[in-house]
Amino acid sequence: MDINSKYDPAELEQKWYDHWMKKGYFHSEPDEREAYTIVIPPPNVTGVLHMGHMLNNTIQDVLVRRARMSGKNACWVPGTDHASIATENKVVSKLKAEGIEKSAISREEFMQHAWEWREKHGGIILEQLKKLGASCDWERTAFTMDASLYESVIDVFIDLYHKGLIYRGVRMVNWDPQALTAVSDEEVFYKEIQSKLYYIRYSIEGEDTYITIATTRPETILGDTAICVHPEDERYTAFHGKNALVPLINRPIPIIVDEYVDREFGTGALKITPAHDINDYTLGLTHKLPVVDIFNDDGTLSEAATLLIGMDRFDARKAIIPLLEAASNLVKIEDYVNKLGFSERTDAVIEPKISLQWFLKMDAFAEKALEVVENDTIQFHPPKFKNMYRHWMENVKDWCISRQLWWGQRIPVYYLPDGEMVVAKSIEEALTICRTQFPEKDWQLTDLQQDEDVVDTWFSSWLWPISVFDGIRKPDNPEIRYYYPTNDLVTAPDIIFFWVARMIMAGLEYQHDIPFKNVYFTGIVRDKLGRKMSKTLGNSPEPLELIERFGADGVRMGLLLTAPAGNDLPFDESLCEQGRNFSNKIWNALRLVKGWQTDNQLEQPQTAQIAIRWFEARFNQVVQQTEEYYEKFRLSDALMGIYKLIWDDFCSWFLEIIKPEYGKPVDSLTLERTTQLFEQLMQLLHPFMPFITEELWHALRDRAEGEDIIVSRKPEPKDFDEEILTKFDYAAEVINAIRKFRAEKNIALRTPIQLFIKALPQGNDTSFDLIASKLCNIEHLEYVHQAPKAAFGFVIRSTEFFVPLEETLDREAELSKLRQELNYTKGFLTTVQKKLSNEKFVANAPDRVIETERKKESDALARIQVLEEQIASFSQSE
RNA sequence: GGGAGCUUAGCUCAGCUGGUUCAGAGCACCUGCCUUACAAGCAGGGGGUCACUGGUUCGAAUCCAGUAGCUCCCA
Repeated sequence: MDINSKYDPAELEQKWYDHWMKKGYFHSEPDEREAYTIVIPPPNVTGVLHMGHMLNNTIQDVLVRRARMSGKNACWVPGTDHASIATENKVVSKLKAEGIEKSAISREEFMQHAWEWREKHGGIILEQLKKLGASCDWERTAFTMDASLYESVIDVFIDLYHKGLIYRGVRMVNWDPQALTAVSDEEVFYKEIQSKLYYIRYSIEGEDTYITIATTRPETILGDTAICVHPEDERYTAFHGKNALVPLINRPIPIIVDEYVDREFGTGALKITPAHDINDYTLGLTHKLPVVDIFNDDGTLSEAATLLIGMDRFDARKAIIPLLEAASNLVKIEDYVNKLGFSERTDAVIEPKISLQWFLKMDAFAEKALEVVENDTIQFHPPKFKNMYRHWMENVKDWCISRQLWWGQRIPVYYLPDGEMVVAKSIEEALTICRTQFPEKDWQLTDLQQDEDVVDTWFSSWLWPISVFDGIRKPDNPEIRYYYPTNDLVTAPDIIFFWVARMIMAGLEYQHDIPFKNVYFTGIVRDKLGRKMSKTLGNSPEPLELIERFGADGVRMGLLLTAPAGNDLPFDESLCEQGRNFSNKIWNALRLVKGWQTDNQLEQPQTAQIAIRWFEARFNQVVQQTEEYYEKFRLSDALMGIYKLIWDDFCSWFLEIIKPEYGKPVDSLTLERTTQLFEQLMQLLHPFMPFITEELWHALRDRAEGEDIIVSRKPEPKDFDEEILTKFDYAAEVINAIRKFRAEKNIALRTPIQLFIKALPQGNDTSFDLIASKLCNIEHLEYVHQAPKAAFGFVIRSTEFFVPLEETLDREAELSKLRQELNYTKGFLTTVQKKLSNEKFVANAPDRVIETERKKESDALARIQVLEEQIASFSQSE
């Protein structure tokens, strides 16, 4: 048999993925089996695969493949979300490159372009997932802008509006002047910025005095509607109730008092600009201050500013300084570091802005969504994320769901010229409602104007586990009944509120049931320096290139090995290398086994019989362990357990034991059992490394059509012989000692040795003697009552072993080694006996513990005796 | 400023309700081997006051308090 000694994944991976697709193994239809469902966290349709996706989707694939092999009807629904801001940005800049301004085309035309863009560029990421081996049900691929999902969003908006949960309100929002839309708090990130603190004095109306304030935004003084001081700040008591004049424009504004003011900061006097600062806004509400909005949507100054109209906010900041200086209002300028909000989408500085938006009330939702997590109906893995979740849910704010964009689900609200509005699914329906509601007016279609805004992308994602099964429009359809609630959700913790919480809310509201039972939070993939991998930093490896170099199996394993749930993953290519090496190890084990000739006449050697019994026990032990790890979502531990089982136990021990002499055949019974065990190992590993396991599954045996590992039943946990495992551990200790001895004495394995073992009065365990003889090339093994002359000795537990050697003994060295050992054991004995002579210990410790201490004592005593005897015999023979 | 969490071998991490699976794993490292499955390998080996300081206890990596450092969330 001629197989390359290096495993080459590329071709095989493509072959098997195509095969699985052709057989339709990924597709699921409801049937009588138990369902196992995962919905993918829909990646941004504009996105390409990054390391975070790789990790996240590998985990999902492991869970899905495992479920499939457990006989469940596994369904992993893939898809993408429409990412309104990101996509609209892409389309706008693409159009701009073609010389088309968004403002110059109609909404319909723009949507046309957007759809074209998405046909062409969207969903690359899903193709990339196939390279990773993702066993998604591609026939179910969903997109948040698909007709049925779109309609679901509209239905939900209308429903919630009628339930009184959606309202329109004036609020301070995070305005992105570049994208010309409001963004949510979560889409704003804060950076420390080196800026300036300007001290500006306002003259007091009718007096010749001044009050000085400090601000980082001098241009906003034009929107000031008050100055606020602390009621107990004696510096300003005299000003209470008076008016100050806004510099340059001389608008009189009241000086108000409020405990909110920090007396230590700046001058202790605070300018209040309700339109442009969230704190000022709330203060403005309590003090009933007017709101002067001095900015246009694009961040230029509006007419309300009276000065510098049309100038950009940052230019205005520079421009206003000389004016203030000329008017003698500028006192001083200090350097100052403050935090500024930036738009996650465009990186523009966020402008707090008063605007009319749609909101969804959250309190009632949050309360229910918190409960199901608190009482573990939904379990978080790891559970530490419950804390963060609780904090969010207890401090929830209403959700601003409108976005000033076109790409997305358009808000189904229609306005009449007289300011009335109706919520309806279509303009026709809206007209009908208008006519019944306001029969006195003869409204026409042309009178109705639909809201220009779309809803937040998350407002479609929160329905995802329901809408992909069309469960919003048809809440009782067979699919949603079968697949919902889904089982596990795998996602990153940074969208715990964004998405996870809101799905729970939507699930409870629209299916009256949780959307998933477990949430597995992955870590963030970081580089070696601990930085988050990002395109801008350029510190992320190209995932597809990694797959080319190490194979998808290798990359999957590399990602999973060091990725316990919720822990960040400091990524290093060497991890994938480890995965590739493992593939190669398995490949070579196959080469070995397939290289054997069989001989039906040959009787099964005892070594093989024992090895098989031992390995079966060990295998079942690991199967059981693996079950437990899966149960707790400890996938890295499960994988590591399987890794060691295959590499150490199967390859290094088992195969070495049963391996026939070079060129000699193996008996057919042993080969058959070995093949079976090998197959089962592949099944155990398959969820983690799907490709190589499928290849080996077929290489090990001829398979009937459709007999593929992906749809085979995984090995189920069985009871195992613990005794043989204990015996093996002892034997392994002996074998290791002999190997160490050979290494020390420089005796090559091909040189046979003799081994004498001191017979114990209670008898010795001889089960592994033949195996030890084979592995250590022992030509003669004998139990004796007397130590042989001129032999090296060592002690394992309390049994003595001797290897006669021609070479003269270095008595002194042997003696000092023995004495050292004796010393240590005596010291150990002392601590044990001290413990046992402690009355309080004996009185308080459980029997089990005392028992083990006594065992330690007797073992140590026996060992000391053996050591002393050896020392004596060495000294005598001198 | 408020809250949560973390600190165990060079690196990444396991260590559940205190007691032989308590000091572990993988990788990295060192030594010797191209032994006819695999040098992407084989065999062997070294390495940690469990952040620090106190306390509880017969007994603490494990429980409690404080200190230091790091991370995350919120303001």
